[in-house]
Amino acid sequence: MAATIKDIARETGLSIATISKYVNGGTLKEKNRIAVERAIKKLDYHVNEYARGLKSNRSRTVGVIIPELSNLFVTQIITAMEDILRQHGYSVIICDCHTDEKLECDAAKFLIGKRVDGIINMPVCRDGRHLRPAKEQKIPVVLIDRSVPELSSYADSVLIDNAAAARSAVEHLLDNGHRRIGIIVGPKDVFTSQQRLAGFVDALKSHSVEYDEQLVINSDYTLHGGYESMRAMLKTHPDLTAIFVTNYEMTLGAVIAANEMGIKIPQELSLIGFDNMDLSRIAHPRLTIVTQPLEEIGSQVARILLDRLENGYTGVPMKITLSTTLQIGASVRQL
Amino acid sequence: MAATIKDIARETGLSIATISKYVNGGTLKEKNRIAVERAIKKLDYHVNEYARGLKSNRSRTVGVIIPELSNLFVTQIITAMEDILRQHGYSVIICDCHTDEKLECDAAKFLIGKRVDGIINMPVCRDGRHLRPAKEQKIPVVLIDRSVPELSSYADSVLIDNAAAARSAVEHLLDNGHRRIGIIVGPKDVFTSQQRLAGFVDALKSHSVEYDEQLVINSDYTLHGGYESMRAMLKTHPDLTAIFVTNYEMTLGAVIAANEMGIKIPQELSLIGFDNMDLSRIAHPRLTIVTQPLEEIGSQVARILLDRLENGYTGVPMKITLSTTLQIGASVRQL
DNA sequence: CTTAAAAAACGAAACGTTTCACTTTTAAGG
DNA sequence: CCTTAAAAGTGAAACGTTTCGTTTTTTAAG
Repeated sequence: MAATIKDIARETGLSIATISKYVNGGTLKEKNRIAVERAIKKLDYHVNEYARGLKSNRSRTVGVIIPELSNLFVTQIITAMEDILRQHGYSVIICDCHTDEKLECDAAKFLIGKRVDGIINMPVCRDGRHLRPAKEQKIPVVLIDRSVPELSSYADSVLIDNAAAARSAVEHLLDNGHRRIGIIVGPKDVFTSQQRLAGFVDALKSHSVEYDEQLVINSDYTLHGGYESMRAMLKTHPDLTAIFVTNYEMTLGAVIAANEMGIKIPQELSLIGFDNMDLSRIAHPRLTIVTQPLEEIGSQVARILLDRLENGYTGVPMKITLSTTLQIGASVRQL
Repeated sequence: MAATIKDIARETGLSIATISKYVNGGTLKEKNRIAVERAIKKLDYHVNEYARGLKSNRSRTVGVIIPELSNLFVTQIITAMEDILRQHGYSVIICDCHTDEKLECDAAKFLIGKRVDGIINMPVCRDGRHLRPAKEQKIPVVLIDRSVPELSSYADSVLIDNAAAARSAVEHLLDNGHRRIGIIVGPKDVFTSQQRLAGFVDALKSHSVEYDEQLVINSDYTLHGGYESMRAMLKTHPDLTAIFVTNYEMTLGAVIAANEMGIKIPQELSLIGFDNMDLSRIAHPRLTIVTQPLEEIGSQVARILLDRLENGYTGVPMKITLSTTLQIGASVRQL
C-alpha cells in the first residue's frame, strides 16, 4: 500500500542503501538527490517508524507521567513541551496516574513496554521506585516540579525555586507592613508544599516576625480545597491582614470564597495568589501573583530530553532551577 | 539486551511460532503453557511493539487532536478515554493544535506518519479537510463534540445534544418566570455555539417570548471572555433577570464578574452555568448548571474506537448523542 | 593521462515479530 | 488397538528499515 524505500529505489534506479542514506540526512550526488526527492513526493513516501524502530531500537516517542491531566499547571507545561518535541519528530504519550503511586508504577512499566526513548515525570511516588526499571535500562528521565532524592544521581530535573518564590511573596507582604499573614499550602507530603512553606517561614524569620503555626493550612491544591481553606482561615483568624495562596486552583477557590463572604480585597484583606495570568488579569483588583514560567519549564524539559536523546547520557544529571516572578497587582494593601 | 521470542523458544525448547501463538492468545498444551509463562517471567520478556507493528501494520497507538489541552472539558474527556485505551494496551498520542487549522492539519499528518491505528479529534477545521488522508487510508476516525458534515459518511462521532441542553436550561428559567434572559455563547462559527444558541431560541419561541438579538453575546469560551461579556451584558442590559452562560471557563469568568460588581445571585440576577461540578458545588449559592457527561463521552469514544480497531469498519458511521443534565442549584430565583 | 584519495553507491544481513502451509501429537469413537 | 479428526506445534518467508564492508565513481594532484 504505502510506498517503501524499495519503491523509491526502483523508481530512481538507485539502491535501497542509498535511499536510506538520504532519508537519514546523508549526502547524495545532486542529480540523484533531486531524483530521490521527486520520487518521494510522487509516491508520497514516509519512513515506516516501526521498521526503523525495530532496527535502530529507537521509538522516537517519549512518555509523560503526570498526577492529573486536569490541572492547568500540568497542561500548560505539557503543551509547550509537546510542541517542541513534535517539531523534532518525537511523539508524546501521556499517562495520567490519578495521583496514585500504583498507577504511576504501572504507567512507567507501560511506557517502558512501549519502548519510549525517554520519560518525563512529575512524580507522585516520593522514593522514585517506579522509575527504577527506567534507570536499569538507561532510559533518560527528566523530573518536573518535584525532586526525588533517590533519583538525584541519575535523573535530570527542572524545578522551580519554590522557597524563593514564597519568600519573595511574603517579603512583599512584610514590606507593606503586614504581620499577621496566613498561608494556604498543598499537602504536607508534597515537595512543593514543603518548599513553599519553608520560604514562608524564612521570610518571617528574616523580618523577625513570629511564626504562628495556626496561620498555616495544609490543603490539597484543588479549587474546592482553596475555597474551604479560605473560609476556615477567615473564620478562625479574622485578624489576618494578608493571605498567601500557593497554587492556581486554590487561589481561584480563595478568591471566590472572599468574594462571597463580601470581603474586600485589598481593603480588608491582602492576597497574593499563584500561577495564573488570566485569573490575575481579570480579577478586580488585579491580583498580585507568583507566576511560574510554565512555558519555560516545558521548553527546558524538552530541550534537556532532546539533548539526552541525541547525545547520550553524560553521567552527570542536569538540574535546572527556574525562578518565579512576583507580578505586582493591586491586591496587596500598604498598611 | 532485552529478551526476544527466540530466547523464550530456546529456553522452553519450543519453536518461535508457538511462542508467538501464545503471546497472541493462542492455546498451548498445559505443560508448555506453564513452561512458556515461566520463561517469560524469568527472562522478563516483553513483546517488541516495533517488530510487531512492522509485521502486522498496527501500532496499537491512537492519536488525539484537540484545539487546546488547557481546557477542562478536553482534559476530562481525554483522561477517561486514555484510561480505557491504555487498559487495552493502546497508547495515546495527544496533539494540541492551538485552535489552528494549519496546525491541526499538520497534527493529522504527523499522526498518520506515526501510523496510528485510529484518530480521535475535536475538530477545528470545519470542512474536515485535515482528515481526508485518514479517510483515504481508511484509518478510523471518531469526532468529539463537533460535527463535520463533510465527514459524516465516514467518521463516527460522539456528540452532546447541545440544543436540548440549552433548551432545558432556558425552559427552567422561563418556568421560573424569567422573560428577559441573556445568553453568553461561544464563537459564531463553532458548532456547539450554534446549537446552544438554537436551543435558546427554540425555548423562547415555544414559550412565546420574543427573541431579542441584543441579549446574545458571542464570546470565546475563555475565562477572560466570560468575564468581559458578563460585564458588558450587565452594563448594557441592567433589566436582565437571568443569564445563561454556555461553558465552564466563561461561567467562571461570569461568576467572578458578578461577584465583583456586587450583584447578588439569585436575588438580583439568576444564572445558569455550564459544565463544572466543582465550581457549582463551591459557589454560594450553589450554581444551577448544565453538566455534560464528560466521562461518558470519553468512555464512549474509547469504546467505539476499540470496536473499530478490533472489528473493522462496517461502512455505517456511528453517531452517538449524549444528553446533558440540568443540575438544579440555587442560582435561579422564582420570579 | 595516471593515480590515489575521497565520495558516492551498493548488496546483503540483520532487527523481532506474524503468518501460512505443513507436520506431528493427542483424543475420541468404534 | 486402529482410524481419524482436531489440536498443537513447526519452519520459513516476509515486513521495511539500518548498517557494515565493499565496490564503483568522481575529483584533484602530479
